[in-house]
Amino acid sequence: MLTLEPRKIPRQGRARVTVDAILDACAETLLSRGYDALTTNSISERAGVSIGTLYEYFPNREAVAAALTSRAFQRMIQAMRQAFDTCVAERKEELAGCEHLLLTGLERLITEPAVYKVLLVEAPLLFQFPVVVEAQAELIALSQDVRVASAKRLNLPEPETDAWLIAQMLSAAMLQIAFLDAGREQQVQMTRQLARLTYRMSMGCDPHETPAEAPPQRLIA
Amino acid sequence: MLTLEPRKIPRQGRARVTVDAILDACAETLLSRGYDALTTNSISERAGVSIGTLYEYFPNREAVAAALTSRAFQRMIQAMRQAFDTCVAERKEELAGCEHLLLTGLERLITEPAVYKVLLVEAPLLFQFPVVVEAQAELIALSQDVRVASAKRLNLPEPETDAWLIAQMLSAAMLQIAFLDAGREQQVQMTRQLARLTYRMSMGCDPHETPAEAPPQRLIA
Amino acid sequence: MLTLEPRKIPRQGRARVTVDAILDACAETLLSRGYDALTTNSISERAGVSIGTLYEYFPNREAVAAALTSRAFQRMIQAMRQAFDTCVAERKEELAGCEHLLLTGLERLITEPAVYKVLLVEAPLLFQFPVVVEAQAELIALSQDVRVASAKRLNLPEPETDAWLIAQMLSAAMLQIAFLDAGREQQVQMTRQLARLTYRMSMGCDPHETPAEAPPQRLIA
Amino acid sequence: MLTLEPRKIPRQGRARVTVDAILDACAETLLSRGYDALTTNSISERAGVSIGTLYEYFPNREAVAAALTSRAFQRMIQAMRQAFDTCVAERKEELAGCEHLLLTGLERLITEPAVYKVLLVEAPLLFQFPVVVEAQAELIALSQDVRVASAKRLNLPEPETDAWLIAQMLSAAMLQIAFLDAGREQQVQMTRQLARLTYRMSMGCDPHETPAEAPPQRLIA
DNA sequence: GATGAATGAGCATTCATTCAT
DNA sequence: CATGAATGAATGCTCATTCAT
Repeated sequence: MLTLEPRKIPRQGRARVTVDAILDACAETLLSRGYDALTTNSISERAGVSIGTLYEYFPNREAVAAALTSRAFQRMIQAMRQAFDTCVAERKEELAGCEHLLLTGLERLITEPAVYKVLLVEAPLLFQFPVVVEAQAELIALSQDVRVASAKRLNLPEPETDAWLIAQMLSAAMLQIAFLDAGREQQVQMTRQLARLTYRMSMGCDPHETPAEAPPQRLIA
Repeated sequence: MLTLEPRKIPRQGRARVTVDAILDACAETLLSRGYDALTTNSISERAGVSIGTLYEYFPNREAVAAALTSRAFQRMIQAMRQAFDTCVAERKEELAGCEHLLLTGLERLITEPAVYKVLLVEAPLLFQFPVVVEAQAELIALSQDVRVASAKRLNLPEPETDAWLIAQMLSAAMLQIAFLDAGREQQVQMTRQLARLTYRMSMGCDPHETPAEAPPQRLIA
Repeated sequence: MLTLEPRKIPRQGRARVTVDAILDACAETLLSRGYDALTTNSISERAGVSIGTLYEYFPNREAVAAALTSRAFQRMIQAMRQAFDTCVAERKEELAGCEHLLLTGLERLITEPAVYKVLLVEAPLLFQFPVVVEAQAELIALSQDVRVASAKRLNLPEPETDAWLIAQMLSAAMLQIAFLDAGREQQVQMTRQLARLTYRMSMGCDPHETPAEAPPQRLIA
Repeated sequence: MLTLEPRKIPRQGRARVTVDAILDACAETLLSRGYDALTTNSISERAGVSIGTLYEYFPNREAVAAALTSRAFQRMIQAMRQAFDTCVAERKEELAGCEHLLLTGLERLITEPAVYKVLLVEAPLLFQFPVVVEAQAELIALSQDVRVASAKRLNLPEPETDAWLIAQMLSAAMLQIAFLDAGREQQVQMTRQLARLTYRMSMGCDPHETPAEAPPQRLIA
C-alpha cells in the first residue's frame, strides 16, 4: 500500500537536520535530473545519509516528494495569508490587492521551482495525494476569504461556479508566467495584466471605469 | 536517445491494421491502468501483436503515446476548424460563437479521455514532444484566426499578452471542466459560464450591456 | 545447429550480383559499425535486398561472415601463390623472396580490413569454422611449398616445430603491422625488418654474413 | 556508455567475498560455455548472488570480464617480475634466461585459461580496454627491463622495431603453444625451441656458436 | 523467386525496499 | 540508531528467423 505519512516527525535535534537535508537533496535532484531520475538511492546519496536512514523517516519514495511539496505549500499559504493581511491593513483597492496577491504567489512559485516546475509538470499525480490536497485546500480556503472580504463589490452571476473557474484559471496562468523563459520584469508585467483580466472577470467592467459610479473599491469596506 | 518518430510507414494493408490496434490498445491501457502501468509489453499484449511487432513501428513507449496524442490533436484541430467555419457561416454573435467553440472542444476532450485526462495529467512532458508541439501550434494558429476575425470588437489593452493569457486560462479551465466528476448537463452549464467570463475578459463588459451602445456583435461583420 | 554452407551457390545471372552485394554490404557494415552491430537485417538493408532474400542464400548470420572471410582467403591464396611463382621465376635470393612474400601478404591484409582487422579481432571464432579453416589450410600448404623449395638452405634444428612456430609468429606480426596506425612507408620498413628476423631465425645467421661462405642463396637452386 | 571501472570498492568483509565469487563464477562460465554465453544473469547465478548484487559492483558485463582479465594480468606481471629477478640473481645465461621467462609465462597462461584461452580468443576487444591496456603496459615495461639488462649482448640492427616485433611474435607463439592440444612435455619442448629461435633473432647466431668468440653471455654482467 | 510483416525468446539493467551487522 | 550489502521483480528492447503473400 502507498503510505505517504512520514514515519517520524522529528521536531528537534540532528534528526530535524537529517530530514531537511533529505528534502533539500530531493529538490536539488529534481531540478538537475528531473522526476524520472529521482531515486531513493540518489536522494540519500546527495543528502549525505545512508539509504537506511532515509527509510527511517519516509516509508517510500513518494512520501519524500510529498513532504517536499507539502513544505512548499505551507510556505505558500503563509506568504499568501500575510499578503492578504497586508491588503486589509493597508486598505488596498481591488485591483491593487489582486496584484499584490498574485505577485506574492509569483514570488513563491519562482523560489521553489523543484516543486512547482518539476513536480507539478512531471508528476502531477503527486498533487492528488492527501497531504498535498490538504495543503491546497488551505490555500483555496484563503481565496474564499478574499472573495468574502470583497463580496459586496463583486459582480458574479454565479458566485460559486465563477469563483471556482477563476481560481483554476489563475493558478494555471500563474504557473505559465512563472516558468516562462522571460525576464523578471516581463513576468511582473504579465502578472499585472493578469490581475486586470481578473478584475474584468470579477466585476464585469474595466478598473478605470468604475470610479464614475462609485467611490474607489476597497477590499474591505 | 529519445526518438519519437514512427519507425516505419506500413506499406501493406495488414500493417495499417496493426498500427491502429497498437494505438487503440495504448488508449485502453491508459484508461484502465494509468500511464505508469503503460509498458510496451502491456500494449502489445492488449493489441494482440507481439512485442517485436510493436517495435517494428515505434522506437519506444513514448513514441506510441506521442502518436496517440498526435492523432487526438489532429481530430481536435479538425473539429475546431469546422466549428469556427460554422460561426462564420451562421454569423454567430460573440458570446454564442465563443460558447460554440468551447462546447466543441469539450466534446473532443471528453471523447478521448485517454489523451486529455490520463496523458495530459500523468505525463505532461509528453506534450513537449515535437509531434505534439506541432499539433498544438496548429490549434493556436486557429485561435489566432478567431481573434483576428473579431478584432474590431475586442477590447484588449495589450492584445498579444492578453490573448496568450486567455488561451492559457481557457485550456486549463476546459480540462478541469471536462474531467470533473459531474453530469454532462453541469459541464455544459459551466462551459457557458466560462464563455461569459471570457466575454468579460475580452470586452471589458457584460454581454447584455452592450446592445445599448451597439448593434449585436458579430464574429464577422 | 549452425550450418555455414551457403544455401545456393549461384554462378551466374543476377543471383550472383545479389550474393556479391550481400558480401560487400557485410564488409561495409563491419568496417563502419563493428561485428557486434552486424545484424542480418542491417546487411540486407545495406545490400538493398530484402531480409527474405538474404536467407535464400545464407542459412544464418555466421554463414555470411564466413563466406566473406572465405572469399578474402581465396584472394590471399591466389596472391601468395603468384608471388611464390614470381620468386621462383626470378630466382630471388632468400631474403628478397621472403620480403616479396611478406609484402604481398601485407598488401592483401590492408586491402580487406573488414576481414582481417574487424573479423579476426572481433570474432576470431569465425576463423575456426570449416570453410575458413579449409582456406587457411591451403595457405599453410603454400608456406610448406616455400620451405620445401628452399629446404637445403634452411638451418632448422627441428624443421617441423620450427616451421610451425615461425608461421604463427609471422602471421601475428604481419597483422600487427598491417593495422598499426602508421604510414605505408613505415609498414613496408617494418615488413622488411620482419623478413630479416625471419632470415635470422631460419638460417641462424645474418643475411650479409653468408655470402662469405656460399654463393648467393636462392629460393630454388 | 561503456564504463568498465568497478562501481564500488567493497568496504565490508562479506562484500569482498562477493566480488571474488563473481570473478570466479565469470571464469567458470567462460570455460564451460564460452564468451557469447557469458550473461550477467548466468554469472550471478553461478556465483550464488542476486543479479542486483552483481550490478552493485560492476556496471556491466564487460566490466566483470575486464576485472577478471586485470586480475590475471596482475598475477602474470608478478610472476614475470619474479622470474626476471631470479635470472639476475642466478646470473643465468641468455638462452637459459629466455627459457626461464617463457616457461614462467607458459605456466601462467595455462593456469588461467578462462582469460587467455577464452577471452583473448573470443573477445579480443576486451584487451583494448583501459584497465587491461594498463596491465599490458606494465608487462611490456618489464620486457624492456630485460632488453636493457642484456643490451650489450644483443645484436639488433634496429632495436626499437625489432624489440616490438619480437614481443608481438613471442606473445602470439606462446598463446598458440599454451592452448595447443598437446601434452605438457611437448609444450615445454616447444617453448624451449621458441627460446632458441628468439636467441637467433636477437643475436644473429646460434646459441652454441657464441662461446667460441666470447665468454658465456649473462643477462647482467 | 522475392518480399517484408510478424514473431518471441532472451538479455542487460534499474531501483525500491529489507535487514543483518 | 545508522549503515550499506543484498535482493529480485519488472521493464525496455533486440534481432535471428519464419512464412504468408
